[in-house]
Amino acid sequence: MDKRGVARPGRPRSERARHAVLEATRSLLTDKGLPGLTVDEIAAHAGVSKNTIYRWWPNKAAVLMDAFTAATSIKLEAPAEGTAVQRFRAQVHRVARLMNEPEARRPFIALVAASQHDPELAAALRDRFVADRRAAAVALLDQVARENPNGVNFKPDVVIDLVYGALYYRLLITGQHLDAPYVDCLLDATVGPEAISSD
Amino acid sequence: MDKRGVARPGRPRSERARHAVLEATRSLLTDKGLPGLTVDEIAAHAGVSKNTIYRWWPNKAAVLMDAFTAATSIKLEAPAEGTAVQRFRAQVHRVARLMNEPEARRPFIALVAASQHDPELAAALRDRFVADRRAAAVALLDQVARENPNGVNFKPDVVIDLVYGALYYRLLITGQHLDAPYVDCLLDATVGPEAISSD
Amino acid sequence: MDKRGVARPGRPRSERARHAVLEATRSLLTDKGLPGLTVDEIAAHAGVSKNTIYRWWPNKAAVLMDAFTAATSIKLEAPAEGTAVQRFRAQVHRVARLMNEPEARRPFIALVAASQHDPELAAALRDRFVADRRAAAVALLDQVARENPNGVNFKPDVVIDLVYGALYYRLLITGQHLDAPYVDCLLDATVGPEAISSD
Amino acid sequence: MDKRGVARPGRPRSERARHAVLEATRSLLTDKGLPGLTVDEIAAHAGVSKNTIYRWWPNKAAVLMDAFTAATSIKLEAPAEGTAVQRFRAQVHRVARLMNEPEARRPFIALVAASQHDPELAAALRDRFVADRRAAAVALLDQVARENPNGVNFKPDVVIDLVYGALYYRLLITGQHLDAPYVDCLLDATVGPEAISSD
DNA sequence: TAATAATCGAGACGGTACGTCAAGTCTTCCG
DNA sequence: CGGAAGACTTGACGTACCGTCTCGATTATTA
Repeated sequence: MDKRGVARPGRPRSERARHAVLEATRSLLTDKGLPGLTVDEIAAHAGVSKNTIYRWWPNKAAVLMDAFTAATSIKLEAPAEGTAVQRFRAQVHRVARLMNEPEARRPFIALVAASQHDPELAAALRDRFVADRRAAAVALLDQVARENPNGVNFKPDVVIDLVYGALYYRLLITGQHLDAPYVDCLLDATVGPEAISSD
Repeated sequence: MDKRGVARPGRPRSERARHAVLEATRSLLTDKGLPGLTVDEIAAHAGVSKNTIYRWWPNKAAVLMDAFTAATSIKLEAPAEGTAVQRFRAQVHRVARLMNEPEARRPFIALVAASQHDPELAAALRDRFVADRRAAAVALLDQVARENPNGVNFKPDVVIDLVYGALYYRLLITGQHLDAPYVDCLLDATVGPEAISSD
Repeated sequence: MDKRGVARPGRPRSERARHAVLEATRSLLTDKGLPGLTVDEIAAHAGVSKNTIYRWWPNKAAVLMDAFTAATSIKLEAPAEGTAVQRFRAQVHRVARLMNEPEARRPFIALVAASQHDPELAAALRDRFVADRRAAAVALLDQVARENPNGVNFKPDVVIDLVYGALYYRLLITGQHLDAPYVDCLLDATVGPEAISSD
Repeated sequence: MDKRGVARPGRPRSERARHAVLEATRSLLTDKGLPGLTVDEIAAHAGVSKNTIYRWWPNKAAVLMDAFTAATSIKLEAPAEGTAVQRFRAQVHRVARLMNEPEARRPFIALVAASQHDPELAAALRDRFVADRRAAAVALLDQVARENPNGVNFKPDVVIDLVYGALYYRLLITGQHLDAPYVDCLLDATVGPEAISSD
């Protein structure tokens, strides 16, 4: 299953190089944005050869993808406390807060932009970033429905589209800030105003 | 007020060239998508020199912007009949239907992508495409509030973010189709299930 | 013979425009050299439309040609005093002195350069600048031969090629200055050291 | 001292590419002349990317320079037999004969033309083509003076200017052919009629 | 202790598009 | 009709970035 399970001959992959590439990508993206993010510069900045980059990633977008997920995966663990609704709200708040940090917002925006003309990247973005959170959210909202004896007046999938849609709308179209009160408004309008806005 | 009001000296701008460029842009975009849309090819396809393109548009994205707005402005006139809610719903349906046509969907997606690293283009996209519809929607939803004696339980701006956000979410993130029943779901979940889904 | 002999209908050619073009050409050439000499700039600098330039000159080189001859024709009248040898020497000195003035040297060099890939210009340069002086020189050197009872040990054509060749050699290849003592050396080595170097 | 002495890191320069560029340049120049010599066509003709050309040469003229010297350096070795005067005459004849071959004449003329508005190229032309022959010629003519007990009536530098000047005069101004009898006339008129015209 | 094998940095390469520039032509209106 | 203004086609320019390639040098496993 794991390539490294069996010891292979030859020089092993340099972990230093892998890390330096992702770090350089993140740093360059934060500094110059997507148009100033060239593979040559990533390589130079990371003290790595371009060859090494293309040996491990199929193209620039894949590097960007890895750099993004490496940086964000830690920060988006599912919230563990409270009612199902509270945990859903907390999850949305976490995503919003993450997207306010330039270090995550910039690469995410860049990824969405790049994925518009790169189906593989689009799939990767969905599978590795969107899907997890969506699955968790669906589970939470289903639980809400189960817990509520006389049912709820929302469909989980629709609610998720609405709430995250609004978030991404601000991110991609209007470029506005995602502050907590605004996120609460969105949640109040969709899952009801009962919960506490705290994380 | 109007530039053409005063006769300016010199040869006038060729309307043929302007139109051919926009038409070629639209056609090439539909055929090959954004990555296959080069200025050289637009020029060749339009029977126009590259020079002429750069004389009137600062870059490729600006051409695309014009091509898009020229093609869509006609199709998105505000609906005139029905109650305020019905008209709002009709408007959303129109946008959704427009975004299902590849001829509009493709350039729009390309524009959103390009605007992520082009502030001027982003501003233009907001001003020339988003703003109009948003203003109209706000007006309609305000009217709904006024017409309803005991108030409504939604804020216009939030509703608009939610509904259009969900639309763009599907467009940009999941790539899913925007069918009428889905749009109705979104509207039912935000402005209430009272209205007829027809245009 | 002369176009202006018969009165033609319509507005007559603007002498102001013609003069301004030649003047602008000369001035721009002196300031920026040949690469910085564009028709657009000549037109702008002369307050004349490009159209007007192309109405009266077939191409840029022709304008340059006119600008050059207009500026130099006056300064190269054949010398009238002294023996034939003295007058030949004086003529050579005059050409050398002219070619030391940047205002004549620069356009001349530019013309020779341009004429290397423009046969018409090359012909014009020969006919309108070189030929006159050459004919005069041949006449003078023939006269020297006639005046000298026991003949001379040079062929006029060869001498002219040698002397003017050396001048142009410095002009075009080494870029050196053409001072009077040097010119005297050339003349001494070809037509003998008898004459006075003064003009 | 030699760049190739120390092995430098990275992929070594492709000798194939270098050679193909020079060959294509020479061939295109012979076919179409200087105005028809574009970098794009050189690249296409040589099966090389434009990028590679600009990596190694600052501009088109520099390529031409290399193509010219590569093609001519072999043909202009200093003559080894005969008296100093004979060897000088032989050298001049060789240059004249070379300049009669279109393959050398054309690029040389083009280079002189281009060097008129490109000081670096002018310097290169002097250093890499003119200087060698001039130094050799000065040495030979000095030797003539030393060998001749009662001195000679010419200054080496002046003689070289005269003879080569006349050659280039025909090349650049009158465009005439450089046949051997003519060259002998020039030599007879400057270093005396004693020698054999053979190479 | 080699031989083998895959990695690494460096950097040249072919390809493709970019945005710019100048030449020379064409089209409008004004004197 | 001549002239100013300026838009137009053509075609080359030089630059930038992508993703591939070829070196010599390095670092592991295998014989």
